[in-house]
Amino acid sequence: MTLKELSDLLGLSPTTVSRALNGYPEVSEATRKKVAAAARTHGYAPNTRARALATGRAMAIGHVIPISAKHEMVNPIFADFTAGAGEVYSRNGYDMLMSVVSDDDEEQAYRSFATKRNVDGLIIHAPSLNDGRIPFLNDLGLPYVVHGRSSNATAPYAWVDVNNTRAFQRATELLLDLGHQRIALLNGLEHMDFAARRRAGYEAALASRGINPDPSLMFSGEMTEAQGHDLTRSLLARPDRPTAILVSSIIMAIGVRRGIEELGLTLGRDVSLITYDDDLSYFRNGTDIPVYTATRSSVREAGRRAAQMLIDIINGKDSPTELLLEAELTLGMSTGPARRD
Amino acid sequence: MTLKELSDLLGLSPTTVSRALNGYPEVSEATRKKVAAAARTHGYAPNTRARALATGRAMAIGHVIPISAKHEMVNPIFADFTAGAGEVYSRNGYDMLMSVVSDDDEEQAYRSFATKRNVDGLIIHAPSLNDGRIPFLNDLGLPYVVHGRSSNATAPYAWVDVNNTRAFQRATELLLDLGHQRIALLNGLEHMDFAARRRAGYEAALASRGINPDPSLMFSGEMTEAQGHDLTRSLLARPDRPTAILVSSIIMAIGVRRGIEELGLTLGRDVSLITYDDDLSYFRNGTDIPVYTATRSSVREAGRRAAQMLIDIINGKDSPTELLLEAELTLGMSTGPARRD
DNA sequence: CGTCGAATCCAAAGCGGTTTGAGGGGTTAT
DNA sequence: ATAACCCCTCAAACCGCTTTGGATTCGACG
Repeated sequence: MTLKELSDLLGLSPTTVSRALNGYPEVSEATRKKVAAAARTHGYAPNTRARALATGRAMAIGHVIPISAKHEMVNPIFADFTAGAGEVYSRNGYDMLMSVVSDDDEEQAYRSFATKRNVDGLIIHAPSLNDGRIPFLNDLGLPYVVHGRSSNATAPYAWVDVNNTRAFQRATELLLDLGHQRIALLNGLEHMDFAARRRAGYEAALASRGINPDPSLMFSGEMTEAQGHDLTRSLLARPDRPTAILVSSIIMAIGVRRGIEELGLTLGRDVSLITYDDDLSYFRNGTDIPVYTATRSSVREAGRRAAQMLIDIINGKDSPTELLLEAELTLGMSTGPARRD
Repeated sequence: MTLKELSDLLGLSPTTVSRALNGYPEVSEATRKKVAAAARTHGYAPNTRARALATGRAMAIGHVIPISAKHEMVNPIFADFTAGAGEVYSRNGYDMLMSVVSDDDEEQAYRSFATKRNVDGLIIHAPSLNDGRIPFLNDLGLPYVVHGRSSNATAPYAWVDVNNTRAFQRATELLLDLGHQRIALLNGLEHMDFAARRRAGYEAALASRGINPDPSLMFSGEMTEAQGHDLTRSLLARPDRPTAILVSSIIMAIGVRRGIEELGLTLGRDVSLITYDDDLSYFRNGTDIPVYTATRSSVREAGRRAAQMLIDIINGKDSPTELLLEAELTLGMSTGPARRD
């Protein structure tokens, strides 16, 4: 069913039918009703491609999902972020176009979005401290929103981020208040902006209590369960082992727990743990009492906010283009006072 | 840069340029080279929308991601499946269009894909035993591939699935061989096809050893960490507690482990556990020795296969439209012989 | 009764490609 | 020299929609 067929059926011109359906004022309310009814009964909806061609707007947002070439790993928060963003897109009539590429040719993917003109905007993930995509996209001239920030970027850009520094500072302070002095940090890759900020928060909290951060207690790497486990095992095997561990991802925290328990120790009593919690839908941190004490911020909500910001930008609204979400610190069963040796 | 601009630049007609770029034989090799070079240096790529309109092919595949309305939960395997499918799409020049909808109006989403003609095919997930989407999509006339099967479907359809029955039968047999008699099953929602098949496999194995399945050991529900934990706690509190647990998801298995250890028991010694493992990239089951004994099948590979099958169907190749993958049973550290009481 | 304006509706020109059907130029056979 | 033929190339139509710039109708007003 095309517009022309529908208009023939109604004895109207395509113009009128198009206007009726798109809510233009030049058409009488009576015809509008008639047209709308006919469209519904005949199951007519405008062909997206034709409409996009005519309007110059693709009504689609692009997401590039880079796959770490070496580890073949998908970022686990991606599903939830996507779900949040997707909600907002649907509500606003946008499609979500996803491009899965190995992280070497990510730029190529953006360029291709731009030249093929099949999206109106982009969301980019996981920025590094000095992310080359920002100047690149500024040149490209396609609106975009960054999920996260890039501290060393010079050009302005729109972003939605969590206050990672504050979150880790507060978490560290809580551990210090509980009497912990040797606190390990199992962080993500620190060339990533979020990880660098988390470390800064951790160090700031230590510094404010006059404690020098001990490099041998700080780790930066892929946030996998296995990493969490292995690092914990080696940390706890040391004579000067830490009494508390600060972890950047709940998945890693699961590995930490396994490591602790393999040694016959008890989480929250022998060793304390605070983790960052993205509030992933398939891995909720307990139902009533949280399993882990955590700094939590919903990545799905971040997805919603980023999507809305991008749509606003595309539509030329001049709403704010920077949004800093705060994480909440929730007490769970993985923390307790430091024990005297 | 449009085709016309490029052709003006080259002093050729749009026709010739288009043919040159699309590999038609009517154009000389010399011009083809020249055109290709110019396209590259000027960064020209055909506008997807215009091309789609002209050819009648969208060069895009639709995925509908239903969000469980009550639990706001995204299927955790979705990210990895998507990553696998996306690889194949990129390689074949297809885009991936994702539509996130509440699971009530999923049909509406398919219908909208069909009438708006912005995809050439669909992949559908998580079929139930008698999935209404299959007859619906057969009517709709848009090619599709099902990830999973729908046992009670009458009409034919293309699918990629894992042999869930065999996987759970073998897992149960292994536990029986280890001397376990009381084996609990923590399954997914059994109106879902995969869960029904897993249960059938479990029951078949018990039956072949003359054991009557005990309904009080069988559970069907959302496969969350919390569920795994809570069910394990209540199972192990019983006087006639099971000595082994069969679990449908590695995420749930993590909860089971937590429950076991909270009771001061040891996994693999006091209680055995076998889990289904989708080989999720962000939750690999151990590095060298698997943490959990598991029936494993890569959902990412399933994504690749399903995508390839769909593309073949769209292109009218008559390759097979049914694919049953086998899961491998890998021995990890969560199983051991049943202990005499 | 003629004129004006508002209210409707329409024809036609794009949007940026692909594709059909035909034409132009250069070789070779007659 | 002409015809026959092969290569290349092109003009124009078309895909399905939006949108500009009229055209038409009708009631109101002077």
